[in-house]
This record gives sequence, C-alpha cells and structure tokens, in this order.
Amino acid sequence: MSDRLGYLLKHVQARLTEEQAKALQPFGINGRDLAVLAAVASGEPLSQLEVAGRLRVDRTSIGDLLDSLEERGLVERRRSPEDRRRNVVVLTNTGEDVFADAEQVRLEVEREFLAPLPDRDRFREDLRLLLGE
Amino acid sequence: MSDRLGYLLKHVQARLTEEQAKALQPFGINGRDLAVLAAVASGEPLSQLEVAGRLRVDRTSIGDLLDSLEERGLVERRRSPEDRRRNVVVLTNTGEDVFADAEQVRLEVEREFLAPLPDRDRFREDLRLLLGE
DNA sequence: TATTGTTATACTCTATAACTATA
DNA sequence: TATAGTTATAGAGTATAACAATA
Repeated sequence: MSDRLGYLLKHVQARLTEEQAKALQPFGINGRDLAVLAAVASGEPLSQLEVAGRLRVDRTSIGDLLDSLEERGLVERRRSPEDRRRNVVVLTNTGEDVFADAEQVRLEVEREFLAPLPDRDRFREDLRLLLGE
Repeated sequence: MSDRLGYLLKHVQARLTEEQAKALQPFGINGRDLAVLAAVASGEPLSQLEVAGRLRVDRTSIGDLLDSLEERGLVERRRSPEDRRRNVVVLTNTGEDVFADAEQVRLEVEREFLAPLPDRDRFREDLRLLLGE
C-alpha cells in the first residue's frame, strides 16, 4: 500500500491529527479548534463567513465550531454595528492566552512530527505547491 | 493558514480524493474501492481481516466496502474450507479487468497531481518516512 | 433581490460493543 | 476461551437546502 499516494496522505494526516489532539488536550481544544482561533487571531476582526473562508470550510460548519469555543469562553461574537447581518468574531482575553500557549505546543508537535525528514521546510513547501498557495 | 501542517495535509488530501473520484467515475468506483481491490489483488487470497490489516482500516469498515464491491461483481467472498470462520476474498474476472484499467488511471492522476513538484519521488518518500514504512 | 447566519437533514468515514458461528 | 465476521449504534466532519434577519 505504501506506494499509493492516497493511502500515504490519509494515514500521515490521521497520525498528525492524533498527535495534535493528544498534545492539545490540556487546553481542552483540538487542532481544528486551534486553527479557528488562529484565523480569528490574525489581524482585524472577521465575520463568521470570513473565518470560514480563511479555513476553507463551509459556512454551515463554522457555526458549531464557534459555538463550542464561545461556550468555553475563548471567543466572542458581536453584531457588527455597520452591517447587522454580520457576526464579528474576536478572541477573549482567555482566548488570547490559550491561543498563544497552544500555538507553541502545535509548533513543537509539528517539529517532532517532521523530525524523520531530511528537510522539513522542503516538505511543507511541497504541500504548499500542491495546493497552489 | 498555509504554514499550518494540519491545514496543508487536510486540503492536499481532500483535493487528491476529489480528483481520483472524478477520474475513476467511469469505472463506478472511488479511490477507496480501488485500494481494496489492490489489497485483494496482491498475491495469495486473503481473509477480510487480512485485507483490513493491509489497508489499516477497522475490520468493521471492510464489510460494507466488500458488500458494495461484491454487488457490483468485482470481488467474491468464499468460506475457507480449512477454517470456516474465514471469508477468503478474491477478485472476479471483471474485478481483475477493472482493477488493471483503474490502476492505470490512478497512476496518471497521481502523476498529474504531483506535477507541480520539483521531485515527485522525493515527496512520496517523505510521506513514507513520516509513516515509518 | 442578495447576503449573513442558523437550522434541519443526510451522507461518509470511523470506532465501539454486542452478537453468531466457528475453532 | 478465542477468533472471524456481522450488526447496531454513535460520533466526527462535510454538504445541501430552506429559513429569518438584514441590506
């Protein structure tokens, strides 16, 4: 099986997801939650739709993700005064702290995960090339 | 997002899955079905449990996959005479033909998919290293 | 009319547990 | 007792469609 690209990608991804989940457990979040926090944290306040766009997920998926982050006090949704259809999403102070600490853990997990490779940056760059980003 | 390993792996995998599904549509199978056929085709007859082991999927997942392949006449299950608990899985003649043709399509899809990379074999080897295979 | 967000629904993939038939 | 396979169930993750509020 290990010459099949689909098999390799599927299981590499599964293993990373697993190791990230384990490492992030102390923060009560998983890798997916952390990516949402990262999208919310990046610069100016974003609407839900913009958060979904950055993560490249469907807008119907982002609602539940934000619900659970909001329940845990990590993000807040506020109606935009300029356009009352829009929910602007921001990190709470707690959210900022958790994000900063969890990002360090993520970087460490990725470092260990890629350790078997002769050139870690090159692998990441290959993935970017495949996505055209 | 494109410096996050989880994001990159997830979307690279999603794109490959999509392109494989499109290319394999004429055969009425997807990349997952094809991997099952490949496991069944590789050498001596295997039990369901052994097929699941090669694919690294749960034994409860393989049943449905084989059901749908059997309905389409691509594989057959036979009780092993030596151990009547075991279902030995083999390709039908149709299954052999579909497998051979679909594998060519898979190879072509992978070639095109990896075309943006300076060294396609190196990328595949990186994935193998990450799985320890 | 179009857009943002929500809700309901469904489909795929995966995992666990309980069951059967065989050993 | 243990193993191979099946079935039922549940949990993620994703996608589509219909809806309410707002523009």
